[in-house]
Amino acid sequence: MSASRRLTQRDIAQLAGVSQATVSLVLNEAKSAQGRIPPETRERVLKAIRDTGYVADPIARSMVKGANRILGVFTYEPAFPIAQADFYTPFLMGIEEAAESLGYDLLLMTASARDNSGRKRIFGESGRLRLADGCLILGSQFDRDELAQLVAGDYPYVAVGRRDDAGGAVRYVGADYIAATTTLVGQALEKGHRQFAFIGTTGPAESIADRWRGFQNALKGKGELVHVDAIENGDPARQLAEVRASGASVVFFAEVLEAVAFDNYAQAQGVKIPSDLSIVVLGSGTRTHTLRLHRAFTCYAIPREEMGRQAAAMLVQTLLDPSQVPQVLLTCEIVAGETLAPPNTKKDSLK
Amino acid sequence: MSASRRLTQRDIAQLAGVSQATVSLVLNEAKSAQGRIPPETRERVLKAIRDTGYVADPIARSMVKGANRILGVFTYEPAFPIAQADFYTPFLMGIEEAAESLGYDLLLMTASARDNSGRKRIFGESGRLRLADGCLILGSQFDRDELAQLVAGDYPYVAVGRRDDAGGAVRYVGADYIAATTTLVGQALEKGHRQFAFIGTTGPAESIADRWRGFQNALKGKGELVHVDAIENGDPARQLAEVRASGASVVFFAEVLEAVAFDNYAQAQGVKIPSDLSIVVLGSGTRTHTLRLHRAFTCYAIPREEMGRQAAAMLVQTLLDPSQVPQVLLTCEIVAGETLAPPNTKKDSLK
DNA sequence: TCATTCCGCTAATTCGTATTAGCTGTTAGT
DNA sequence: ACTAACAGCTAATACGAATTAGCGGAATGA
Repeated sequence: MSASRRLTQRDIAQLAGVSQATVSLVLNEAKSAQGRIPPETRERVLKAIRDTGYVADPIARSMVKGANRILGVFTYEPAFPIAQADFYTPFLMGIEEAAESLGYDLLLMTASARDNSGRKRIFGESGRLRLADGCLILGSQFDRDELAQLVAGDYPYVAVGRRDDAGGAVRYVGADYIAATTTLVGQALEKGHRQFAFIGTTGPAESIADRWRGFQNALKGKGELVHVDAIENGDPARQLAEVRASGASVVFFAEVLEAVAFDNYAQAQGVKIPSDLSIVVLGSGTRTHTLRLHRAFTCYAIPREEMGRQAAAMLVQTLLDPSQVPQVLLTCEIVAGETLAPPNTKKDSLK
Repeated sequence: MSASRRLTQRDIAQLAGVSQATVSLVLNEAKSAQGRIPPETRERVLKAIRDTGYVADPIARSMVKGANRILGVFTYEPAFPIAQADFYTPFLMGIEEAAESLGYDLLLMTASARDNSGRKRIFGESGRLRLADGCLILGSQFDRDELAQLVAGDYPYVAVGRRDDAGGAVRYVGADYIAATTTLVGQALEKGHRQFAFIGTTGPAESIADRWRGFQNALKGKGELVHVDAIENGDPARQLAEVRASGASVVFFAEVLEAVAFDNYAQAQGVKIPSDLSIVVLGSGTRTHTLRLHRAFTCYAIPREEMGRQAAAMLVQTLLDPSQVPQVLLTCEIVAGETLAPPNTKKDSLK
């Protein structure tokens, strides 16, 4: 059973008393249908294969065929960091599910991606990218030059998340943050809010920029943006003080963790959410919600699993027809939550 | 930049006015140090490489070298199922971390693993296993025959989790459930418990069997096993009734989810945990605990990340020296929790 | 009887890289 | 002056499977 040397078609051929070519023909039957192998010979070969447990070397195979049913998954950040397990995991779950049903394995490119200087790069010197038939790209910290290289080149890829043009249209499956943000702003307006605050960075990543732009556009002419705080990992105490000073009746957060910290602090300070102050979160991890780790914020759910699934499917489609550059935006479901209420009219009690 | 055909060493050779062999020698310099290439020629070749952006095809490379710095990860169950995300994810986090620092990519074998009948198999007909240099195996539902095949064969593997011999010693990194279980039983004995109940299956998987055997051994001659319920996904109502009838003062669970259901039901029935009845959980997911999704059970923490890390490291070591068959058992940290207390002496109040 | 067709198989080539053996021309050694 | 050594390269081959061209023999047709 355990030969010291790997079993090859030549070994099978010898056992069956035929040539290596015949073994290959038997294995890939029905292809070139003309020169059929008679059942007798065929059976001899198959018996030898069965007896030895031979399987074709996928590397040699892909060397000749140029494809090996593997999808690469390139991530700019580690795919399973403890701190943000909830960020990548849903994507990967969707990707794995789709890959499995499409008959593809998954190659996580973790190591091959670093260049000499330790930076993550798609086109590393290892060229390991080529091990996979195509590649899915995750991560908010995209390198524009590399993206442009992808667009210009002929390597099949799909970005998970919307991407601006990079010397050409980028093939992606994203989520429609702009539409969802617009809806939430609309809801706040309907409830009577006019003074808005925004806490969260405004770019440059598309996912962040979309929230910001969607927010601004939806507000235009209908509400007033009285406060913006673009500092990452801000101090809740300062944030609360500034929001109060601004007179805003509702705060929009681009990042759920910021909202959690803010919410906790505000409540500790005796600020009633949402009767004194409304909170809206633009997006959020799905899992943190289902697990009820914090209060149910008014927000929208990013369909990460579905994005992963569709991105994988799109990649496989691209392998078949590389000429298309589809761009898909999935709808984010609005989560009503419990942190958006009409503004408190007797606002003086707050100050 | 984007050539229609893939760039090869022959192209580079032509550009630099040398032979393909020379290009290869330049690329793998310092190896066969004797026949050195003069800086002048070397530079010409490197320039051509720089100009064209050539990278060696990793498939052809591994065809010749027989290794490609990829670790396979074979899972019997899907690696990212939503329901048990907390089970595999920690392993994968550890594996990825180690793989990255060791310079290996990760190949998740999701699709290649199914045979005609749809069963997950390590030695599938695809032989895709060979794409990776070696393989880590996860999953509690091990197939004994396949395991024996691994042991007998010369394919480098490491099992995550202890495994019984399968026609030979199995290479693994596991957790010492027996020791941890013994400790917990000891703590219960110290607190005065004498009547024990056990709820959870007793095999055949090693991880489960270890808990059961450890439990029995630790109890031997020191306490009485008054009730065993080996039914999976049991009904908490029936479980509670039977435990009460048995007169047990402490219940050991092999599965945290069972314990949660039991705990919830018992509390709803007015049974005080742990003053009326103690609960001990043998093992548990780490994340569900840190996230505080339920009360803090007295249990032990399975070092899943560390198991993943060490398994990956062991696999790489095996690639270098396949003759060793190391078996590592990591210690589980005991979590004091709040569900183990001295038994209630006026037990009649319970019945 | 000779040409044609078809069957059953194989030799040879290909994929892209690594590696070894060895060729050619120069220089050093005696 | 004739060998020896050596530098600087290249030809050739291997890796394992897929594929194409084609060979030898039997069967069929005219």
